[in-house]
Amino acid sequence: MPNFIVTPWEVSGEIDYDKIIQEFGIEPIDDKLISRIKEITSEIHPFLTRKIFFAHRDLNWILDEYQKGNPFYLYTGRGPSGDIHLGHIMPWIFTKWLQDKFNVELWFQLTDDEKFLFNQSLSLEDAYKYSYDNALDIIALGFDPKNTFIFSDIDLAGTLYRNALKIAKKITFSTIKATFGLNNSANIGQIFYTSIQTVPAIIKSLIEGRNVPCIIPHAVDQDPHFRLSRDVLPKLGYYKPASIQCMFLPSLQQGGKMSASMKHTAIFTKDTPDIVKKKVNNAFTGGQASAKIQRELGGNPSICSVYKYHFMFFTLDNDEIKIIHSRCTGGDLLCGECKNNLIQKINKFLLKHQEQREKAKDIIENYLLKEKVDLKSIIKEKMEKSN
RNA sequence: GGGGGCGUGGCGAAGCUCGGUAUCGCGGCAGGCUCCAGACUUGUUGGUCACCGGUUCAAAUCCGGUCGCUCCCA
Repeated sequence: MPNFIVTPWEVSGEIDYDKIIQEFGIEPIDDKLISRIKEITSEIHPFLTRKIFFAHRDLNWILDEYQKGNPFYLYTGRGPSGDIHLGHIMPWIFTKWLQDKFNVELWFQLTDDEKFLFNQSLSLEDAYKYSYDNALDIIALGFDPKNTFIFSDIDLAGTLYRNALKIAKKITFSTIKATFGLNNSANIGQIFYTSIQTVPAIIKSLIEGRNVPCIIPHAVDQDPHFRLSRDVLPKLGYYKPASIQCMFLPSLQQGGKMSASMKHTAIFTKDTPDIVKKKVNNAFTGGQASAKIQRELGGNPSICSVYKYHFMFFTLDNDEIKIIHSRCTGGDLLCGECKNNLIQKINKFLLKHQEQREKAKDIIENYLLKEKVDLKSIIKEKMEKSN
């Protein structure tokens, strides 16, 4: 039995990504595939070379179609149940890179309905509010407004439901139980929900009336949803959505991923410099028991959360990360200094992000799709006409 | 429609049979030790025991009702 858990609703333990590749049946991203991407994009993102985006489904097919002149679109999402932290942002940065390099549309789903159904203490109203709050963080990353469509499931309920019906009819409760581990205590919304999450994988096809390839960048825990999408959509005459999947940004403590429910071990986009400093200074490291021993034996970056933050997010320059690694293992770089470097980088990033986030408030309407049906005004209009 | 289970500090639980104002683990906070963190260690902060009412000198514990979550059967 693995000593870790990875499901759409829970991630914990020391995650063995090789085992995930095996169990999920996803393809590792190898150097051959990376160089194929590079042929098109001319440069390559460190998230690929560092194997942070480490697995995929049908990525070669997506590239085939693209090179044949049949471009794909991007679909990703966010479950709005709280504030955004760095672990959420990481795959979005890569998604933006894909959008920029391939010049394609991005459809960004805010699954407020899902969070309401799965979170006992979250009201529908609060989930919906978080959709808008979280959208600011998405927009702050600089997605192209002409090519980006952000929507809350609640706001787009009509379109989603209309199409989810056809999907839902192809999925049995047994499948849901097996795929998500739901049991008889699940509410019926939870059982139905994944059919909503499948619709954006065909939304361009629906709009254009022809099959459009779709690729879904996402953290690997969401794979079960899209595995199911891939089973169902061909039955309805659509392409299987492709995917490209990333690891989790770890927690600042040992094990698990950065989690919004562990507030002191996650760095939120709203955190102040002081809070960041405190959190990073409290982070688990691979350091030795004393400075003296550290200088003799060197540190252990492979278990160090601070090093992982450098490697996965804040030190994407290859020369620089090599220096950090060798200075650490060589005993030259002590953890205190290394933490200070990280603190400065995080705060620099957050300062800019927070500025962009403020600006996003003025342009949010350029991104959001809505489909609000105001029955009151429709009735009023009708009455006025008949008078 | 019928019959069960559950609701205790942020989280998970014990206590309820045999009434005497709350215990344990995790977490949080502070100190020690560390270049930091962890581990270890010392100390410490959180709870009107879902709600309302009753019995009693005294109720988380007994009784009645309400609400919420949940399981089985129809």
